[in-house]
Amino acid sequence: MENWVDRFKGLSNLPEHLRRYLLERSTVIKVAKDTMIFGPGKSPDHLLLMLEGTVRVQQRSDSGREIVLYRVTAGESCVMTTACLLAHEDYTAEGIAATDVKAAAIPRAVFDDLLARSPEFRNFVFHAYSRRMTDLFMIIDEVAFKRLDIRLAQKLVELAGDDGILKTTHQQLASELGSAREVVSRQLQEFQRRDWVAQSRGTIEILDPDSLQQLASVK
Amino acid sequence: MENWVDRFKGLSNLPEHLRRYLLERSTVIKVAKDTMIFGPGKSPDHLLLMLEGTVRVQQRSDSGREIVLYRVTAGESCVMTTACLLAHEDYTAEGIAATDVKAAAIPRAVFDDLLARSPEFRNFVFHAYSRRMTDLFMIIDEVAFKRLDIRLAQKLVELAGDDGILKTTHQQLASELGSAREVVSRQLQEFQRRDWVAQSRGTIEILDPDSLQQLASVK
DNA sequence: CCGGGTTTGGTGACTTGGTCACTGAAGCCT
DNA sequence: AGGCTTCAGTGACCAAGTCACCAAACCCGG
Repeated sequence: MENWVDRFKGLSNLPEHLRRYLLERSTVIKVAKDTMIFGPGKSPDHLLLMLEGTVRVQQRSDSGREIVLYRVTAGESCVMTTACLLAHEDYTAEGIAATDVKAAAIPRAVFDDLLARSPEFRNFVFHAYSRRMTDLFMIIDEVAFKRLDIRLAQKLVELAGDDGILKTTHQQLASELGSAREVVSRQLQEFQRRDWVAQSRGTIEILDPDSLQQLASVK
Repeated sequence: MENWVDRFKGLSNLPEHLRRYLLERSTVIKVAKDTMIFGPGKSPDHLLLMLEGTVRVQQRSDSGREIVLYRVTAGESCVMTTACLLAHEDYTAEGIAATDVKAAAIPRAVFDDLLARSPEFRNFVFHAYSRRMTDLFMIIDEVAFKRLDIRLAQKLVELAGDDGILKTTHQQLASELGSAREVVSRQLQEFQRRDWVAQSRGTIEILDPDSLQQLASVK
């Protein structure tokens, strides 16, 4: 097992003996794409530190609609789940592997132990919390106050590969934004009419990233 | 100074010496109604444990609109601020005393020290986090997916005193919900037309709590 | 390679919610 | 009593979500 601890900025200044402890007491797990990692009725008793891949954390509403809250990528931790799950059962967020995932799983007891023993680890944990909180505040701000065309432009820019191509359906984009498929379709047609994007079934190609970027950065 | 530690459920099982430590190293502060306790550019370096009163935590958008995220009441802690402020400066939530407030202020160093020394304290902190996270998830769900008439009915029931009377303006209600004043006004008129509420300048009286409650509990 | 089923996207009519500009009424202060 | 400020009401309009339905693109077994 290689030494993955160094991949985490916040953990690299842990004292040597704790880094060894962390390595010894954790296991590296692999999870296939689209697996639900945690969710209502499925509470993890491990803290996950992501080594490869991405976990998508989303909220599913009673009405069947969804919204993506944030993504946990390589080098980050699923630290929020530790708090969420220890207390309230009635929460509705779920974490799904957006790609194949490799992660280090730290048992709850080791997590607690490290919190006690290392100020550096505490700092790491609270920074991770902070990061997620900020994400949630931003989501609330956007959902409550921002125009959909702007949010859609942001998402397109954010999700597009370097080639400017997205492999995604309108329905998936709607779920990202917490909106409805029809609304996204109509908005994409408008972008298409302006020659900002080209569409075909299941793919969107960005033709004019500058215009999209400009719309995306409207406050 | 009286022993306020026992008022916090999660702290009551702290070992005696740590409870004394907590009491000795914290100061009880008083804050007048409408004071901003934390916010953009005003990061507290203390953890606040609320003894009396309520703090309203809200998000202000660039566009001038607002939404209330949650309230911290007596017996609870402002623990989220500890994480929020340690890392990202660019967050936009602010905490305002909704009433006159009395609180115990714990310096960051003592907070960190207690985290290291007490599993009970760690538990207290993470439960508090969990509580807030759940609140934020609920806000997102409601803003993104719930009808405004339902959310307004919920707020009216929630904010009304035992006498069924609210002293609040339409603008304040709109800020609670992250909506616009005109929209709230129209909805309240509809409630009034159905004889569910009576209004006069600055006050709303609930006439038919059952009907409101029923609407509020629609999923 | 054909044909039926499934997935994805398009459309129109309608409802709900937000915006803008403006009006008037209620309280407040000398 | 008169003037100012805050609060609420209104209509026109736009943006977004909902509903019902259709059509094209893809998939897959035969």
